[in-house]
Amino acid sequence: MSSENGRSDRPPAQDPPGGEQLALIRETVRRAKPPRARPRTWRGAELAERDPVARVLVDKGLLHLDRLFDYAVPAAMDAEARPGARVRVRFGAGERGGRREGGGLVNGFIVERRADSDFPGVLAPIAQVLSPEPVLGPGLLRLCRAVADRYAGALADVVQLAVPPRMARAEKAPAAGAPAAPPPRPPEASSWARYPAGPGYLRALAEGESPRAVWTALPGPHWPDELARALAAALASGRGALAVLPDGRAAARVDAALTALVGDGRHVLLTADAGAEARYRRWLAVNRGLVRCVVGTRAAMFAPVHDLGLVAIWDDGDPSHRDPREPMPHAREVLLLRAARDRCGFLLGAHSGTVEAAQLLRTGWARPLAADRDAVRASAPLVRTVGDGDEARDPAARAARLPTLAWSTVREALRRGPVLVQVPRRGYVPRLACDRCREPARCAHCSGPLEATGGGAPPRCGWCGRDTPGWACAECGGTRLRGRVFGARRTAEELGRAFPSVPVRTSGRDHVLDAVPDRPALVVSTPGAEPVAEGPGYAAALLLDGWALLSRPDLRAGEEALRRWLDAAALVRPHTEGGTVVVMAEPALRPVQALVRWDPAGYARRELAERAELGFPPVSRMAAVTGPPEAVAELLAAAELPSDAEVLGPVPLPVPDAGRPRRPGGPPPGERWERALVRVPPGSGAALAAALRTARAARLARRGSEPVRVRVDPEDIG
DNA sequence: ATAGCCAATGTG
DNA sequence: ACATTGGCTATG
Repeated sequence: MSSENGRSDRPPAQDPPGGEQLALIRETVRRAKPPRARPRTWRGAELAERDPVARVLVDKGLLHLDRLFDYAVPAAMDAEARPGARVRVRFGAGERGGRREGGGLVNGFIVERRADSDFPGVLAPIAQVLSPEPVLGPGLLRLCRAVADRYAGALADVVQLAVPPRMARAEKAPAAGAPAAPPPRPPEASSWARYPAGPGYLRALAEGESPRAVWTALPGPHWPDELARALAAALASGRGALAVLPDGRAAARVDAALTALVGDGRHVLLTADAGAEARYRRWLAVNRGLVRCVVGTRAAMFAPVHDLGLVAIWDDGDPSHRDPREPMPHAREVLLLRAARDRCGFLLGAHSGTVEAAQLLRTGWARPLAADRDAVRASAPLVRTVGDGDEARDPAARAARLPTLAWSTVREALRRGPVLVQVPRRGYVPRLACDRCREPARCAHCSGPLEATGGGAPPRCGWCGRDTPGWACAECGGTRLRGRVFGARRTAEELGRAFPSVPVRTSGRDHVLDAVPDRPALVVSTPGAEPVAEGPGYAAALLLDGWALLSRPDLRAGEEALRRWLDAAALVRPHTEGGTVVVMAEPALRPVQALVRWDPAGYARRELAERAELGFPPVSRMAAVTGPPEAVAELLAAAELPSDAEVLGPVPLPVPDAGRPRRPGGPPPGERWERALVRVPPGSGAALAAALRTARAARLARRGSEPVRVRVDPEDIG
């Protein structure tokens, strides 16, 4: 309802009196005129006999014209101008005096065909139907609208994320996928039996019910198969299923498991690796209802699966689940919207646990799918900690820059199999810290981080590039520097020297290894790029520089560190088979304790309780309003925020130095920006988003510039 | 966004 | 008196 003739829905809050009056007059005039029996269009255009009006979503991501526009359907396009079809229309400078070709051609989607229009003026004809393929069907449109509403964003922006770009060849080619096959038999519960509620969950899915669960997966290699079995169970009920994974590797694993279960032809893999055309071909097969099951990465969260029985997400704490494009929807939240709208099953699985998942359990919306403590102990490795005080005592360990315990664990484990070394950052150049107090070393000129340049040269600032001879710590006055974080390459080199008889392999963003054989080797990897170890898994894992991960000034630092550790530790063989994990972090810290006890759910529960106390998300819903101080103040004043909304701040954002690379969404160098947080209790999230969206749209329509950003669920609070 | 319109300002 | 420009409006 909000989209058609949007002006009438919500009068702008702070309209000057004159404008209000004008709007009123316009409104009255429009209401007074009954819809014409036949819409007028440009002279000479022959219109479609039936439903000559097409309601079009114009593909311009501008919030203030985020509504539908009516166009006339020329008779020649009648058959092709179907709802959901991509079209091109003239948009912009309108006709004057009958007809004028002004404005440019823009892309859009037909949303609806109608007999008449509410628009009193002359309708422009659709310029071209790009393809009759109904790519924006009613279900997908409703989902996109819900996501736009959830994130205070523009519908057209969301549609751009949801509908892949057109590849004409893929449309012409015969549709992929097997001819309609009977549903597969429900798979037996298998390793799901390790979870008391597992077999019942699968049975419910197979019988057509819609159970919702948060699944704390046991460590080990079974989760792709288990996830595939949940999808297969939904298929067995005759419904469709969708799983979203954080990266292409994980998606490929689930895809392979699913192929082993139900064969080829029933499901597609939607990832970026496939290439645009193959991807569009598969997407079309899903949209046409020829394939009922999708396994994919982030963008697959919108996949138009027919008759959804299950939506699933793996490792929802992985940052890649948030699309970085406007309005930055998170796959978990989109799938939650789908589960609620379509009343389908929901499965959120991970080795770790986010506070959002804990919240789903706390409210009772989802049920836990977790193993008993005994089962956890039986499959988890032994976790040991190495604190900062635990220095390298023997020379061999010192040569490897490793404390004794870590070094001896690695040496021992290398007799039995591969050893995983997780390093938090990539690259060769380490950042530096004060050797005495461990405070990060900062540039005396601009406070940027100091970086070692190698070759005995003095360290250099990572922001302004100045050399800093004669550095002294601002905290304690110390003058000696130590390496703070060592990247994967450097770590690999040093470990190679320490264990000369063992092959060293690295896996990182550039070259990600999929798997390593069950043979002694050192495998140095950045988080998320860890190869799977074949056979029983890694003999040991070394989690380096835990304190660097934990010292980030981020509300989620602990959760994120624990998530990365657990994802790596889950690749290590069980304690009963000698699997050991050594984490370099203070044992007293809560995330470290949660790792040692292998209790991610308990950690998430406690984090959630703490957030609830502080009024932080996800217990409350937050939005960030960012921009120049006056602009932020004006927007907040103009917005009709729900009565239970609470405005925190605004507070000034750090002024970026000229030398620092500009962050997207941040202030341009030298400008002072502020950020206010708006917080509402559960239940008022939709009203908050609607209020901010309306206020921002009104602002964009009026003033010349002064950008204000509105971000629902801001990531970097705290 | 972007074109068009109007009013206010600048120029011959 | 006319061109130029900036603000405001609407986009079917």
